[in-house]
Amino acid sequence: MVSFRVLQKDGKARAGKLETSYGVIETPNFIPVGTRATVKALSSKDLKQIGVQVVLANTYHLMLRPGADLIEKMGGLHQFMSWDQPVMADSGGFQVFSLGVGLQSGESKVFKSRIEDFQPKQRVKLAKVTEEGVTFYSHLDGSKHFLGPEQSIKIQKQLGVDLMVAFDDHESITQTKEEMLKSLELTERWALRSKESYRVHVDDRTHIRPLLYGVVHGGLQKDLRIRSALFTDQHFEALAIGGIYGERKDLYQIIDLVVTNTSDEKIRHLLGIGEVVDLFEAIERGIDLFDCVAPTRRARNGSIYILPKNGGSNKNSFTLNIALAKFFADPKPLDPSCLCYTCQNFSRSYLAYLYKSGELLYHFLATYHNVYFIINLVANIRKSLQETQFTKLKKEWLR
RNA sequence: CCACAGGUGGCAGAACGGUUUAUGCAACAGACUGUAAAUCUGUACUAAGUAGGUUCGACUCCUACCCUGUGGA
Repeated sequence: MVSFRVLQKDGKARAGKLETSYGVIETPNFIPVGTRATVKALSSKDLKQIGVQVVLANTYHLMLRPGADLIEKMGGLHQFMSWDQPVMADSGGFQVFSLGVGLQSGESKVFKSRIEDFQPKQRVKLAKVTEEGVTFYSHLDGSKHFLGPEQSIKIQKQLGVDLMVAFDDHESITQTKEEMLKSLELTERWALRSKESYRVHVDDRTHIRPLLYGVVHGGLQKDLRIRSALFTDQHFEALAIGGIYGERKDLYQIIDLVVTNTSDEKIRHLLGIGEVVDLFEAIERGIDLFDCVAPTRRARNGSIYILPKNGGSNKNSFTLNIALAKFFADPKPLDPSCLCYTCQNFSRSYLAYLYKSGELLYHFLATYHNVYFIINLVANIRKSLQETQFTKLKKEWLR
Protein backbone atom coordinates (compact mmCIF):
# COMPACT_ATOMS: atom_id res chain seq x y z
CA MET A 1 0.00 0.00 0.00
CA VAL A 2 1.12 3.51 -0.77
CA SER A 3 2.32 4.90 2.53
CA PHE A 4 2.18 8.39 3.98
CA ARG A 5 4.35 9.83 6.70
CA VAL A 6 4.14 13.21 8.29
CA LEU A 7 7.66 14.50 8.82
CA GLN A 8 7.27 18.03 10.14
CA LYS A 9 4.44 20.04 11.58
CA ASP A 10 3.97 23.77 11.86
CA GLY A 11 0.69 24.30 13.64
CA LYS A 12 -1.84 22.16 11.81
CA ALA A 13 0.17 22.45 8.63
CA ARG A 14 2.48 19.58 7.91
CA ALA A 15 5.14 18.39 5.53
CA GLY A 16 5.35 14.72 4.66
CA LYS A 17 6.06 12.03 2.13
CA LEU A 18 3.79 9.77 0.15
CA GLU A 19 5.55 6.74 -1.23
CA THR A 20 4.24 5.07 -4.37
CA SER A 21 5.62 2.49 -6.74
CA TYR A 22 6.52 5.29 -9.12
CA GLY A 23 8.37 7.34 -6.58
CA VAL A 24 7.89 9.64 -3.63
CA ILE A 25 5.52 12.58 -3.53
CA GLU A 26 6.62 15.29 -1.15
CA THR A 27 3.75 17.06 0.56
CA PRO A 28 2.23 19.54 0.57
CA ASN A 29 2.14 19.36 -3.17
CA PHE A 30 0.18 20.39 -6.21
CA ILE A 31 -1.01 17.95 -8.86
CA PRO A 32 -1.44 19.45 -12.33
CA VAL A 33 -4.55 18.21 -14.06
CA GLY A 34 -4.13 16.18 -17.20
CA THR A 35 -7.70 15.11 -17.72
CA ARG A 36 -7.14 13.42 -21.05
CA ALA A 37 -3.81 11.85 -20.13
CA THR A 38 -1.96 15.03 -20.94
CA VAL A 39 -1.30 18.18 -19.01
CA LYS A 40 -2.36 20.42 -21.84
CA ALA A 41 0.54 21.93 -23.78
CA LEU A 42 3.29 20.23 -21.75
CA SER A 43 5.22 17.03 -22.36
CA SER A 44 6.40 14.72 -19.60
CA LYS A 45 9.88 16.11 -20.11
CA ASP A 46 8.60 19.62 -19.40
CA LEU A 47 6.73 18.44 -16.32
CA LYS A 48 9.86 16.79 -14.99
CA GLN A 49 11.94 19.85 -15.69
CA ILE A 50 9.44 21.96 -13.80
CA GLY A 51 9.58 19.58 -10.86
CA VAL A 52 6.07 18.19 -11.07
CA GLN A 53 5.93 15.00 -9.03
CA VAL A 54 2.48 13.65 -9.85
CA VAL A 55 -0.24 14.31 -12.42
CA LEU A 56 -3.96 13.60 -12.47
CA ALA A 57 -6.01 12.00 -15.23
CA ASN A 58 -9.73 11.38 -15.49
CA THR A 59 -11.63 8.12 -15.53
CA TYR A 60 -14.66 9.52 -17.32
CA HIS A 61 -12.80 11.13 -20.20
CA LEU A 62 -10.43 8.23 -20.75
CA MET A 63 -13.17 5.60 -20.67
CA LEU A 64 -14.85 7.38 -23.56
CA ARG A 65 -11.66 7.91 -25.50
CA PRO A 66 -9.43 6.07 -26.05
CA GLY A 67 -11.01 3.53 -23.68
CA ALA A 68 -9.62 1.83 -20.59
CA ASP A 69 -9.02 -1.45 -22.41
CA LEU A 70 -6.84 0.28 -24.93
CA ILE A 71 -4.76 2.08 -22.33
CA GLU A 72 -4.33 -1.18 -20.46
CA LYS A 73 -3.25 -2.85 -23.66
CA MET A 74 -0.75 -0.08 -24.27
CA GLY A 75 0.86 -0.82 -20.94
CA GLY A 76 -1.10 1.48 -18.64
CA LEU A 77 -1.23 5.23 -18.29
CA HIS A 78 2.40 5.69 -17.21
CA GLN A 79 3.67 4.05 -20.35
CA PHE A 80 0.93 5.44 -22.57
CA MET A 81 1.80 9.02 -21.69
CA SER A 82 5.47 8.33 -21.04
CA TRP A 83 5.38 9.50 -17.45
CA ASP A 84 7.39 7.43 -15.01
CA GLN A 85 6.23 9.25 -11.91
CA PRO A 86 3.04 8.88 -9.86
CA VAL A 87 -0.38 9.32 -11.46
CA MET A 88 -3.67 10.00 -9.74
CA ALA A 89 -7.04 9.33 -11.36
CA ASP A 90 -10.27 11.03 -10.55
CA SER A 91 -13.19 8.64 -10.27
CA GLY A 92 -15.49 10.38 -12.72
CA GLY A 93 -17.63 11.43 -9.78
CA PHE A 94 -17.18 15.08 -10.56
CA GLN A 95 -18.58 14.56 -14.04
CA VAL A 96 -21.71 13.14 -12.44
CA PHE A 97 -22.12 16.64 -11.21
CA SER A 98 -20.76 18.78 -14.01
CA LEU A 99 -22.71 16.89 -16.65
CA GLY A 100 -25.71 16.21 -14.44
CA VAL A 101 -27.36 18.41 -11.86
CA GLY A 102 -24.71 21.07 -12.23
CA LEU A 103 -25.64 21.49 -15.86
CA GLN A 104 -29.28 22.07 -15.05
CA SER A 105 -28.76 24.41 -12.16
CA GLY A 106 -26.29 26.38 -14.22
CA GLU A 107 -23.89 25.92 -11.38
CA SER A 108 -21.22 24.25 -13.35
CA LYS A 109 -19.01 26.46 -15.41
CA VAL A 110 -20.16 24.55 -18.42
CA PHE A 111 -21.77 26.33 -21.33
CA LYS A 112 -25.37 25.48 -21.76
CA SER A 113 -25.43 26.47 -25.39
CA ARG A 114 -23.46 23.37 -26.17
CA ILE A 115 -26.17 21.08 -24.87
CA GLU A 116 -28.45 22.44 -27.52
CA ASP A 117 -25.88 21.76 -30.19
CA PHE A 118 -25.81 18.26 -28.95
CA GLN A 119 -29.37 17.32 -28.23
CA PRO A 120 -31.37 20.03 -29.90
CA LYS A 121 -34.74 18.56 -29.05
CA GLN A 122 -34.34 17.15 -25.63
CA ARG A 123 -32.14 19.64 -23.86
CA VAL A 124 -31.66 17.15 -21.10
CA LYS A 125 -28.74 16.84 -18.81
CA LEU A 126 -26.16 14.34 -19.90
CA ALA A 127 -26.10 12.28 -16.75
CA LYS A 128 -28.71 10.43 -14.76
CA VAL A 129 -28.04 9.12 -11.28
CA THR A 130 -29.51 5.90 -9.91
CA GLU A 131 -28.60 3.64 -7.00
CA GLU A 132 -26.47 1.53 -9.30
CA GLY A 133 -24.47 4.39 -10.68
CA VAL A 134 -24.63 7.01 -13.38
CA THR A 135 -25.87 6.76 -16.93
CA PHE A 136 -24.01 9.18 -19.13
CA TYR A 137 -24.58 10.35 -22.61
CA SER A 138 -21.16 10.95 -24.00
CA HIS A 139 -20.39 14.59 -24.65
CA LEU A 140 -18.32 13.38 -27.60
CA ASP A 141 -20.89 11.50 -29.63
CA GLY A 142 -24.03 11.14 -27.53
CA SER A 143 -23.50 7.43 -27.00
CA LYS A 144 -24.83 5.92 -23.80
CA HIS A 145 -22.48 4.79 -21.04
CA PHE A 146 -22.73 3.59 -17.50
CA LEU A 147 -20.34 4.32 -14.67
CA GLY A 148 -20.73 3.01 -11.15
CA PRO A 149 -18.32 2.32 -8.29
CA GLU A 150 -17.26 -1.04 -9.69
CA GLN A 151 -16.72 0.30 -13.20
CA SER A 152 -14.82 3.30 -11.93
CA ILE A 153 -12.47 1.25 -9.79
CA LYS A 154 -11.97 -1.26 -12.56
CA ILE A 155 -11.07 1.48 -15.03
CA GLN A 156 -8.71 3.13 -12.57
CA LYS A 157 -7.03 -0.21 -12.11
CA GLN A 158 -6.77 -0.67 -15.86
CA LEU A 159 -5.22 2.77 -16.12
CA GLY A 160 -2.70 1.59 -13.57
CA VAL A 161 -2.76 4.71 -11.43
CA ASP A 162 -1.08 5.08 -8.05
CA LEU A 163 -3.75 7.19 -6.38
CA MET A 164 -7.36 6.18 -6.89
CA VAL A 165 -10.59 7.88 -5.85
CA ALA A 166 -13.80 6.19 -4.75
CA PHE A 167 -16.78 6.93 -6.98
CA ASP A 168 -18.84 9.71 -5.42
CA ASP A 169 -22.00 11.70 -5.92
CA HIS A 170 -21.84 15.49 -5.79
CA GLU A 171 -24.43 17.68 -4.12
CA SER A 172 -25.69 20.84 -5.75
CA ILE A 173 -26.09 24.27 -4.24
CA THR A 174 -29.73 24.22 -5.34
CA GLN A 175 -30.53 21.12 -3.30
CA THR A 176 -32.42 21.10 -0.04
CA LYS A 177 -30.80 19.61 3.00
CA GLU A 178 -32.84 16.44 2.59
CA GLU A 179 -31.59 16.06 -0.96
CA MET A 180 -28.05 16.64 0.22
CA LEU A 181 -28.47 13.95 2.82
CA LYS A 182 -29.70 11.57 0.14
CA SER A 183 -26.72 12.45 -2.01
CA LEU A 184 -24.37 11.85 0.90
CA GLU A 185 -25.94 8.51 1.71
CA LEU A 186 -25.51 7.49 -1.91
CA THR A 187 -21.89 8.59 -1.80
CA GLU A 188 -21.43 6.44 1.30
CA ARG A 189 -22.93 3.36 -0.31
CA TRP A 190 -20.85 3.96 -3.41
CA ALA A 191 -17.79 4.41 -1.21
CA LEU A 192 -18.26 1.00 0.36
CA ARG A 193 -18.83 -0.58 -3.03
CA SER A 194 -15.72 1.17 -4.35
CA LYS A 195 -13.74 -0.13 -1.43
CA GLU A 196 -15.00 -3.68 -1.90
CA SER A 197 -14.24 -3.54 -5.58
CA TYR A 198 -10.78 -2.23 -4.81
CA ARG A 199 -10.25 -5.04 -2.26
CA VAL A 200 -11.25 -7.70 -4.75
CA HIS A 201 -9.59 -6.40 -7.90
CA VAL A 202 -6.63 -4.30 -6.89
CA ASP A 203 -4.00 -6.62 -5.59
CA ASP A 204 -0.81 -5.94 -7.40
CA ARG A 205 1.95 -7.82 -5.65
CA THR A 206 4.79 -6.66 -7.84
CA HIS A 207 4.15 -3.01 -7.09
CA ILE A 208 3.11 -1.01 -4.11
CA ARG A 209 -0.64 -1.28 -3.95
CA PRO A 210 -2.29 1.97 -5.05
CA LEU A 211 -3.97 4.19 -2.54
CA LEU A 212 -7.74 4.57 -2.54
CA TYR A 213 -9.21 7.88 -1.44
CA GLY A 214 -12.64 8.12 0.10
CA VAL A 215 -14.36 11.41 -0.62
CA VAL A 216 -15.86 13.58 2.11
CA HIS A 217 -19.08 15.26 1.05
CA GLY A 218 -21.95 17.05 2.77
CA GLY A 219 -22.10 20.37 0.99
CA LEU A 220 -22.21 23.32 3.34
CA GLN A 221 -24.11 21.37 5.97
CA LYS A 222 -21.86 21.15 9.00
CA ASP A 223 -23.44 18.05 10.47
CA LEU A 224 -23.33 16.27 7.12
CA ARG A 225 -19.69 17.19 6.67
CA ILE A 226 -18.83 15.86 10.12
CA ARG A 227 -20.77 12.69 9.48
CA SER A 228 -19.02 12.23 6.15
CA ALA A 229 -15.62 12.94 7.65
CA LEU A 230 -16.11 10.32 10.36
CA PHE A 231 -17.45 7.80 7.86
CA THR A 232 -14.62 8.32 5.41
CA ASP A 233 -12.00 8.20 8.14
CA GLN A 234 -13.48 4.96 9.39
CA HIS A 235 -13.38 3.23 6.01
CA PHE A 236 -10.43 4.72 4.11
CA GLU A 237 -6.70 5.14 4.49
CA ALA A 238 -6.73 8.36 2.48
CA LEU A 239 -9.10 11.30 2.65
CA ALA A 240 -10.23 13.54 -0.16
CA ILE A 241 -12.54 16.49 0.30
CA GLY A 242 -15.01 17.02 -2.52
CA GLY A 243 -18.20 18.86 -3.24
CA ILE A 244 -16.55 22.21 -2.88
CA TYR A 245 -18.47 25.26 -3.94
CA GLY A 246 -19.50 28.64 -2.68
CA GLU A 247 -17.38 31.17 -0.92
CA ARG A 248 -13.86 30.84 0.31
CA LYS A 249 -14.75 31.16 3.97
CA ASP A 250 -17.14 28.21 3.60
CA LEU A 251 -14.41 26.17 2.01
CA TYR A 252 -12.03 26.92 4.85
CA GLN A 253 -14.68 26.10 7.40
CA ILE A 254 -15.29 22.75 5.72
CA ILE A 255 -11.58 21.99 5.81
CA ASP A 256 -11.46 22.77 9.52
CA LEU A 257 -14.40 20.49 10.18
CA VAL A 258 -12.93 17.64 8.21
CA VAL A 259 -9.46 17.97 9.66
CA THR A 260 -10.64 18.01 13.25
CA ASN A 261 -12.81 14.96 12.66
CA THR A 262 -10.31 12.72 10.89
CA SER A 263 -7.07 10.92 11.75
CA ASP A 264 -4.01 13.08 11.66
CA GLU A 265 -1.74 10.48 10.09
CA LYS A 266 -3.84 10.09 6.95
CA ILE A 267 -3.16 12.02 3.79
CA ARG A 268 -5.68 14.74 2.97
CA HIS A 269 -6.42 15.78 -0.58
CA LEU A 270 -8.52 18.82 -1.44
CA LEU A 271 -10.22 18.00 -4.71
CA GLY A 272 -10.28 20.64 -7.42
CA ILE A 273 -8.86 23.49 -5.40
CA GLY A 274 -5.66 25.28 -6.10
CA GLU A 275 -5.69 29.05 -6.42
CA VAL A 276 -2.80 30.70 -4.61
CA VAL A 277 -4.76 31.92 -1.58
CA ASP A 278 -6.42 28.55 -1.19
CA LEU A 279 -3.09 26.75 -1.13
CA PHE A 280 -1.96 28.85 1.82
CA GLU A 281 -5.24 28.71 3.69
CA ALA A 282 -5.75 24.99 3.14
CA ILE A 283 -2.19 23.95 3.93
CA GLU A 284 -2.37 26.00 7.08
CA ARG A 285 -5.43 23.96 8.02
CA GLY A 286 -3.81 20.59 7.39
CA ILE A 287 -4.29 19.79 3.69
CA ASP A 288 -1.50 17.85 1.95
CA LEU A 289 -2.43 17.60 -1.71
CA PHE A 290 -4.25 19.64 -4.31
CA ASP A 291 -5.23 19.22 -7.90
CA CYS A 292 -6.60 22.05 -9.96
CA VAL A 293 -7.00 23.14 -13.56
CA ALA A 294 -6.29 26.75 -12.63
CA PRO A 295 -2.65 27.08 -13.74
CA THR A 296 -3.13 25.30 -17.05
CA ARG A 297 -6.51 26.74 -17.98
CA ARG A 298 -5.56 30.22 -16.83
CA ALA A 299 -2.43 30.06 -18.93
CA ARG A 300 -4.40 29.20 -22.05
CA ASN A 301 -6.75 32.08 -21.34
CA GLY A 302 -4.07 34.70 -20.95
CA SER A 303 -3.99 34.69 -17.16
CA ILE A 304 -0.41 34.61 -15.95
CA TYR A 305 0.75 34.13 -12.36
CA ILE A 306 2.93 36.83 -10.86
CA LEU A 307 4.69 37.11 -7.52
CA PRO A 308 3.62 39.57 -4.81
CA LYS A 309 6.75 41.62 -5.34
CA ASN A 310 5.80 42.05 -8.99
CA GLY A 311 2.21 43.04 -8.48
CA GLY A 312 0.50 39.79 -7.55
CA SER A 313 -2.07 40.03 -4.79
CA ASN A 314 -5.18 38.38 -3.50
CA LYS A 315 -7.15 40.99 -5.36
CA ASN A 316 -5.90 40.02 -8.80
CA SER A 317 -5.57 36.32 -7.90
CA PHE A 318 -1.81 36.78 -8.33
CA THR A 319 -2.26 37.09 -12.06
CA LEU A 320 -1.91 39.53 -14.89
CA ASN A 321 -3.83 39.41 -18.14
CA ILE A 322 -1.26 39.16 -20.91
CA ALA A 323 -3.84 40.29 -23.47
CA LEU A 324 -3.96 43.81 -22.07
CA ALA A 325 -2.77 46.55 -24.38
CA LYS A 326 -0.25 47.76 -21.83
CA PHE A 327 1.87 44.62 -22.28
CA PHE A 328 2.26 44.85 -26.05
CA ALA A 329 5.55 46.65 -25.78
CA ASP A 330 6.68 45.44 -22.37
CA PRO A 331 10.19 43.98 -22.58
CA LYS A 332 10.06 42.42 -19.10
CA PRO A 333 9.50 38.68 -18.61
CA LEU A 334 6.04 37.50 -17.52
CA ASP A 335 7.31 37.65 -13.96
CA PRO A 336 10.60 39.52 -13.64
CA SER A 337 11.71 37.37 -10.69
CA CYS A 338 10.75 34.01 -12.14
CA LEU A 339 13.45 31.50 -13.04
CA CYS A 340 11.39 29.37 -15.41
CA TYR A 341 12.38 28.73 -19.01
CA THR A 342 9.75 31.13 -20.31
CA CYS A 343 10.76 34.02 -18.09
CA GLN A 344 14.47 33.43 -18.68
CA ASN A 345 14.05 33.73 -22.43
CA PHE A 346 10.94 35.63 -23.49
CA SER A 347 9.28 39.00 -22.95
CA ARG A 348 5.72 39.94 -22.10
CA SER A 349 5.67 41.65 -25.44
CA TYR A 350 6.41 38.40 -27.25
CA LEU A 351 3.92 36.39 -25.18
CA ALA A 352 1.21 39.01 -25.71
CA TYR A 353 1.87 38.89 -29.42
CA LEU A 354 1.81 35.08 -29.52
CA TYR A 355 -1.41 35.05 -27.54
CA LYS A 356 -3.12 37.54 -29.80
CA SER A 357 -1.97 35.60 -32.81
CA GLY A 358 -3.29 32.32 -31.47
CA GLU A 359 0.11 30.75 -31.85
CA LEU A 360 0.63 27.29 -30.37
CA LEU A 361 3.91 28.24 -28.76
CA TYR A 362 1.99 30.61 -26.52
CA HIS A 363 0.21 27.70 -24.85
CA PHE A 364 3.45 25.95 -24.08
CA LEU A 365 5.30 28.99 -22.77
CA ALA A 366 2.40 30.28 -20.68
CA THR A 367 1.46 26.89 -19.27
CA TYR A 368 5.08 26.16 -18.48
CA HIS A 369 5.33 29.37 -16.50
CA ASN A 370 2.07 28.94 -14.61
CA VAL A 371 2.75 25.35 -13.62
CA TYR A 372 6.30 26.27 -12.67
CA PHE A 373 4.96 29.11 -10.59
CA ILE A 374 2.59 26.93 -8.56
CA ILE A 375 5.04 24.03 -8.23
CA ASN A 376 7.67 26.46 -7.07
CA LEU A 377 5.22 27.97 -4.61
CA VAL A 378 4.37 24.64 -2.98
CA ALA A 379 8.07 23.78 -2.88
CA ASN A 380 8.70 27.01 -1.01
CA ILE A 381 5.83 26.24 1.31
CA ARG A 382 7.29 22.80 2.05
CA LYS A 383 10.62 24.45 2.81
CA SER A 384 8.93 26.95 5.09
CA LEU A 385 7.25 24.11 6.97
CA GLN A 386 10.55 22.37 7.49
CA GLU A 387 11.92 25.59 8.93
CA THR A 388 8.69 26.43 10.77
CA GLN A 389 8.50 29.63 8.77
CA PHE A 390 5.12 28.95 7.21
CA THR A 391 3.28 31.81 8.89
CA LYS A 392 5.95 34.24 7.83
CA LEU A 393 5.80 33.07 4.22
CA LYS A 394 2.02 33.25 4.21
CA LYS A 395 2.17 36.83 5.47
CA GLU A 396 4.60 37.78 2.75
CA TRP A 397 2.14 36.55 0.17
CA LEU A 398 -1.20 37.52 1.61
CA ARG A 399 -0.27 40.70 3.50
C1' C B 1 -16.23 54.71 -74.51
C1' C B 2 -20.31 50.88 -73.90
C1' A B 3 -22.80 46.95 -70.94
C1' C B 4 -23.54 44.54 -66.46
C1' A B 5 -22.73 44.01 -61.13
C1' G B 6 -21.74 46.57 -56.87
C1' G B 7 -20.34 50.60 -53.24
C1' U B 8 -23.20 49.19 -45.49
C1' G B 9 -19.06 50.17 -38.66
C1' G B 10 -11.43 49.00 -38.66
C1' C B 11 -12.37 44.51 -42.01
C1' A B 12 -15.94 40.86 -43.86
C1' G B 13 -21.03 40.47 -44.63
C1' A B 14 -26.89 40.17 -44.16
C1' A B 15 -31.86 41.82 -43.91
C1' C B 16 -35.47 45.52 -44.29
C1' G B 17 -39.96 51.69 -46.81
C1' G B 18 -40.85 52.71 -40.24
C1' U B 19 -39.18 51.84 -32.66
C1' U B 20 -31.92 51.08 -30.33
C1' U B 21 -29.89 48.22 -38.46
C1' A B 22 -28.07 41.47 -37.87
C1' U B 23 -23.88 38.56 -37.52
C1' G B 24 -18.64 37.21 -37.70
C1' C B 25 -13.61 38.83 -37.23
C1' A B 26 -10.48 42.53 -35.30
C1' A B 27 -10.42 46.12 -30.94
C1' C B 28 -11.09 47.04 -25.61
C1' A B 29 -12.16 44.94 -20.81
C1' G B 30 -13.81 41.01 -17.31
C1' A B 31 -14.20 35.90 -15.75
C1' C B 32 -11.80 31.17 -15.05
C1' U B 33 -10.85 26.14 -8.58
C1' G B 34 -11.65 17.02 -8.98
C1' U B 35 -11.34 20.61 -17.62
C1' A B 36 -17.84 19.25 -22.11
C1' A B 37 -12.73 25.51 -21.83
C1' A B 38 -6.61 27.41 -27.10
C1' U B 39 -13.12 28.82 -23.50
C1' C B 40 -16.99 32.11 -21.90
C1' U B 41 -19.09 37.05 -20.82
C1' G B 42 -19.41 42.15 -21.51
C1' U B 43 -18.27 47.04 -24.00
C1' A B 44 -17.51 50.09 -28.00
C1' C B 45 -17.92 50.98 -32.82
C1' U B 46 -21.80 56.22 -32.06
C1' A B 47 -21.79 52.23 -40.02
C1' A B 48 -24.76 53.37 -45.51
C1' G B 49 -19.63 56.74 -51.90
C1' U B 50 -21.32 62.05 -53.04
C1' A B 51 -25.36 65.47 -54.26
C1' G B 52 -30.30 65.88 -54.98
C1' G B 53 -35.40 63.87 -55.26
C1' U B 54 -39.98 60.82 -53.88
C1' U B 55 -42.31 59.89 -48.98
C1' C B 56 -45.37 61.39 -42.81
C1' G B 57 -40.69 58.47 -42.77
C1' A B 58 -35.07 55.97 -46.63
C1' C B 59 -29.58 52.24 -45.50
C1' U B 60 -33.80 50.30 -48.34
C1' C B 61 -37.24 53.58 -54.11
C1' C B 62 -35.67 57.36 -58.23
C1' U B 63 -31.90 60.72 -60.81
C1' A B 64 -27.01 62.51 -61.62
C1' C B 65 -22.08 62.22 -60.54
C1' C B 66 -17.77 59.61 -58.31
C1' C B 67 -15.41 54.96 -57.34
C1' U B 68 -14.58 49.42 -57.72
C1' G B 69 -15.03 44.75 -60.37
C1' U B 70 -16.19 41.86 -64.79
C1' G B 71 -17.03 41.62 -69.99
C1' G B 72 -16.79 44.18 -74.69
C1' A B 73 -15.16 48.07 -78.40
